[in-house]
Amino acid sequence: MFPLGQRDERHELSDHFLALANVTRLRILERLGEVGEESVNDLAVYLHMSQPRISWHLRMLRVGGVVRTRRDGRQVYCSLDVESLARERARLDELIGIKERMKVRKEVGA
Amino acid sequence: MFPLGQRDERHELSDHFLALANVTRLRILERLGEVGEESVNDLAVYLHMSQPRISWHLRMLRVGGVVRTRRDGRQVYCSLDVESLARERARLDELIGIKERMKVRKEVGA
DNA sequence: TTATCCTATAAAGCAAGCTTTATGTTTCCA
DNA sequence: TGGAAACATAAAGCTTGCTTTATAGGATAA
Repeated sequence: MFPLGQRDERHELSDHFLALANVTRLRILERLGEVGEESVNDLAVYLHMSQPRISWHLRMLRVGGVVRTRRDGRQVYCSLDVESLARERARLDELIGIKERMKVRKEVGA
Repeated sequence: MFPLGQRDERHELSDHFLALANVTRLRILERLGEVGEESVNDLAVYLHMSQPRISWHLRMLRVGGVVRTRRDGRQVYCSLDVESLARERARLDELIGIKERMKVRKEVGA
């Protein structure tokens, strides 16, 4: 009945933006933007928050395609998933971009 | 102690992304992208949802700086707030963009 | 293997988002 | 001026997000 995947597309997109919709998580992203990569515990220390709390937010960020993690020994290092961020951003553009395209068409005169 | 406004900056940013973090609201945005502008009731009819429900989501979208509304007679017409969308996007870039800048510096050889 | 460090997950409780039903407000028309 | 149309807001209830406390899993070192 529907072009397959539209429903899940929107769910993934909303999950992505939900990951960005929290001050604590934005602070994590800001930190990762500064240092590039940091372990879970160091993040917790830096933000003065409990480790389970940070882990919980990191899960939201991972599910939302904002952060990726890499294991090295006992530590888990986190960094921004830049490619995924760009991909989700493009998805939103495609979702709402039709009006923009019409604007451009008008300007171009097509 | 802190550069004034950092706290509220992040709150506004999280409110913005919260506005995008819902399937119903994404469907509203998709519709507005197609038709450019539409009244509240027409949106409700199109999405097969109650009017208060749509009004509630539109409030989230307005607060988040995603949609703006214009009154014409009894109808309220909604459209995408493209400028605000771009502004919030730039804010996120600034928040997490430092790593990117370092990347560029490396490439440039600075 | 045992002990320890680092991280993830579970359970319980509180806070916030979301939906429905009902009602208030504004604008237009008869 | 009364009434209907379009939209917003309020209250109640349900769902989901979030935090804390406790515990389990995985990797290293002794």
